[in-house]
Amino acid sequence: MAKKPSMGRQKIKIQKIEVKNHLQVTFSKRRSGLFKKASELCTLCGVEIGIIVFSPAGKVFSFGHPNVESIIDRYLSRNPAPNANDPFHLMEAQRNASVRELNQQLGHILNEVEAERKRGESLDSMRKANQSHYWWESPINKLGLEELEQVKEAMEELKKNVNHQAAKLVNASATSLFMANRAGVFDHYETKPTHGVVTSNINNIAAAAAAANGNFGYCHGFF
Amino acid sequence: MAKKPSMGRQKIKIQKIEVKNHLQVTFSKRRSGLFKKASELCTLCGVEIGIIVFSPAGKVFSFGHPNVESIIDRYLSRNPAPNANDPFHLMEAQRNASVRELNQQLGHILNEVEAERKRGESLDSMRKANQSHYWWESPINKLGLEELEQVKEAMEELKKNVNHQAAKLVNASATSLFMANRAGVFDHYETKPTHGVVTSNINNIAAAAAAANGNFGYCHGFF
DNA sequence: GAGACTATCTATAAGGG
DNA sequence: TCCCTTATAGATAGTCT
Repeated sequence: MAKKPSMGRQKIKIQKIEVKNHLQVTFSKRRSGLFKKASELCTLCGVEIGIIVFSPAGKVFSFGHPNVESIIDRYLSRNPAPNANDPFHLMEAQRNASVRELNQQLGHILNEVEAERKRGESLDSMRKANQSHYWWESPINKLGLEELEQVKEAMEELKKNVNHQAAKLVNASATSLFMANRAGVFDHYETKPTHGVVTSNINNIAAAAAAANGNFGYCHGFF
Repeated sequence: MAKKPSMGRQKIKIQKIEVKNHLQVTFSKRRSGLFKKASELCTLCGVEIGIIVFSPAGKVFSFGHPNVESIIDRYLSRNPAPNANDPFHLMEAQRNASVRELNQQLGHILNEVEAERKRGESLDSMRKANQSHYWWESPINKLGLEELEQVKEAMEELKKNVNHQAAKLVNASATSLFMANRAGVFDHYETKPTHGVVTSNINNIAAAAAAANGNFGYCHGFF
């Protein structure tokens, strides 16, 4: 069997790619790469980043840590803080109730993962104390351990995110209701393809980055 | 003359850099790299991108093509605006988006866990094929494998639950909001782009990128 | 369109001025 | 803080599945 011939990576000029299909592939790959770089920057330097990308087709892709909205708010400088007597407070209890259940579930799983990770650690030290078994040195195990840590991190982030998403839900509801009420129109609607904005945050990335092939799942095609 | 000894580029773990000085260097380099990648993506694929970075010191760095503000406007108008007249549609969309994000996150973690489990399986078969390493036989590993499966199951359950809880949450919010709104305690928000931050656009980058050392001029130090 | 695979190209960690 | 160098880790163009 002959080796597979490959031209390998070729140098390209940084100019508009004309071949549509080619452009799509490049966009997808580089977008992933960009988001991954961003997530690494977040982790390494503890900074907050927001990225928004509009594809030629008008599709939106975004990355945010902790999330795009908060970054934008901060950028636009001082989003007026909600009043103490705003209706958001009225929803606090209910939101907490809903979130509590999810958090509880997450907490259990987190414990599981943490326990697993600890087991991995002890195996790791066994490995270190037993260098003669060289194949233990293979990155497989080490990777496994690291991945578990990543999973744990991702889980913890997710846990936080449950709260965040819940808040977002409530806020969005509030805003739209307010706007609608102001306009005095409740029965009008239009069918603009409200394609959900693709949002990713560092958690996804962190987890995905550790994955075998560096593939992120947060961008399901569309372009 | 002896060759200059250099460790060359070393591998680093993607985790918070503790050494302040080191962090600063890395932040600077990677920020530049990120912006350069973004500018290349703009050129290659003709997309529009906005990036906002808050350094640990609270300094703002941004990249935008054509400029950050327009990206933000577009981003903000894309979410709430299309259905401003129909709060229920918006809530629906928002709910879907929120749930999607959580689900996505969960999906990623699930994949992680699954990958980990698979690795465990292959290690397991290696173990079987290599009985000489008797301590591999310890139940620790086997146990880990089984636990991972449990984690996976739990995650899948959780994933289902996300939808359910979100629906509950939105309903509850809507109800209380209507009541609150009737009471007339609403405050409206607006987006005002006011700030003097460091902003760069693709032109700077493109020019700078071509410059001798890849240094961009849009970041005058500060950190 | 998303993954996988390689050969290459590019970014960057260290270290020194 | 910026600039430069080196060696290497990491990203990715081209291709096929």
